[in-house]
Amino acid sequence: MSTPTDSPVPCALPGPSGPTARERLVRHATGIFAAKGFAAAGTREICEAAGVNIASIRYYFGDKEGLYRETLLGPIAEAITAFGGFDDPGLPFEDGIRRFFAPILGMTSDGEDAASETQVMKLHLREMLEPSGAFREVVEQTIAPAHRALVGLLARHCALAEPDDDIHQLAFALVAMAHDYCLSREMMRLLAPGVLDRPRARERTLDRLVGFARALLDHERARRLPHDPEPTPANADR
Amino acid sequence: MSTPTDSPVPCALPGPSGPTARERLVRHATGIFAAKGFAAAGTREICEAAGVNIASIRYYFGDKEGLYRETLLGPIAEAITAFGGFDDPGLPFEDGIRRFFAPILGMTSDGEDAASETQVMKLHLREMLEPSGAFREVVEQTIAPAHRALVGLLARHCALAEPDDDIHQLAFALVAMAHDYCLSREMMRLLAPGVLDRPRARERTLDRLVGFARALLDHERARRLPHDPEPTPANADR
DNA sequence: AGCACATAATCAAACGATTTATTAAGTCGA
DNA sequence: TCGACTTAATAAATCGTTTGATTATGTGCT
Repeated sequence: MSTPTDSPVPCALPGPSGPTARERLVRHATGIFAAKGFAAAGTREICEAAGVNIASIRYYFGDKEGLYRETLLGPIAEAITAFGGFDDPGLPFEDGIRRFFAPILGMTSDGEDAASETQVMKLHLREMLEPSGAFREVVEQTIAPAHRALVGLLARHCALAEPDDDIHQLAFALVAMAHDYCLSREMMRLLAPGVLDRPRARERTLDRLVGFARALLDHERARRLPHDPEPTPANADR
Repeated sequence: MSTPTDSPVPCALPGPSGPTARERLVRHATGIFAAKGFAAAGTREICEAAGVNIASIRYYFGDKEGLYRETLLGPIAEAITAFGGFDDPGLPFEDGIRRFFAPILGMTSDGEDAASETQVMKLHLREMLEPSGAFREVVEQTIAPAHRALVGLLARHCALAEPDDDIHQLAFALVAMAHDYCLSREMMRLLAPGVLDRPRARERTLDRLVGFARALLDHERARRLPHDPEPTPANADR
């Protein structure tokens, strides 16, 4: 029998009736995978939501895992460009870190697409807890370069030639604060609804994270000054 | 043939009263639920790991969800006491926030139990992405009081009578940094292994987070001063 | 002590339901 | 007619759950 994947890609022709079956499938699969996880998401459920039949998954992606890989690896191209030059050496720190945070918070585009980016972020957060083989590729191809660019930015503003472990740790703390707005969204709504519901909440949050980043960077720079009567232990052995 | 002394699994201590079947079940279920999620974890897999019969789940917990609830709600009693008085008004800020961070990082007890606490934390992180009914109880009974105590601590050190949304946001950022050491552990190992592997990594991380918290608190206090010669953008009103 | 009975715990086997993967035939527009 | 796509049905595996039997332990009665 002919293998289902070696057929020419059918997404070439734009149908007059909106997104193709394949596109709808990927779109709804992203939302359902993000909401319920890979195992709990059923192929019937996905196909029904997308308005396609069950056999379409095999037809377009071979199997369920192929569809999942597509939802995971598909948006990385957009993600790469979304960060667009945040580590430009000519940029002030606040502007650079703002460009870095904005896509993570889903602020590159407005309204509808923001929900889509939130779903992709949830997928990534799930994969952080339980990495799959496909995600390792994403890390190496996308996240690792972004992380290197971020630590480079931080090291530069700390007047360091090379980033060390403390810079890495600072970088993790910064992205953690941004991740949290996807991770604990439901809990925020229970504990402090105003943070999410007040007017211009996203803009405020972005401003806030930029301020936090500035404060942590200043803290890091002060920590590295030669005179250091700080509460941090001075025995930096190894 | 099989006497009750020679248990079928190596994890059971020799002697008449090792961990009971119920305890082993909960213990291994916690690890598997944390690693794979509720839906992907199979009852057969759990029982095989615990060295008990499949029917034990029904016998002890009714069904799979009852076992899951036990793994989720069981450790909350310990968690409540683990934070033990971190918001004592007589405590300096650094000491209070240190007592708050330590249990999250799994530093209340050493070695073996730390892995157990990490698993419980992973379960909670999964529930943050995809809250179940059982988790809502945990939030209301455990997390909400802890969050209120944290915002109270922060508001006090900001000389505020009542916490506002900005204080809540600061609190979320602080716990996010701590959560991240459970969430993106695998990714840290790929991107910057030294952060996790260097000697006394956990102690250093705790010190680091305390320093970050101090820096962010100072930033927040400075932001609230009427005169504001800070590097934070001048349009910080709103 | 000896016997009968009750309870708790565990076991192997199987049940019914649901899942994904797969196939064959059909529809419809260009 | 050809290719894109749908429909319906089946196969095969796996899932959570349930059952009935079995062992170990305890308990009360004579």
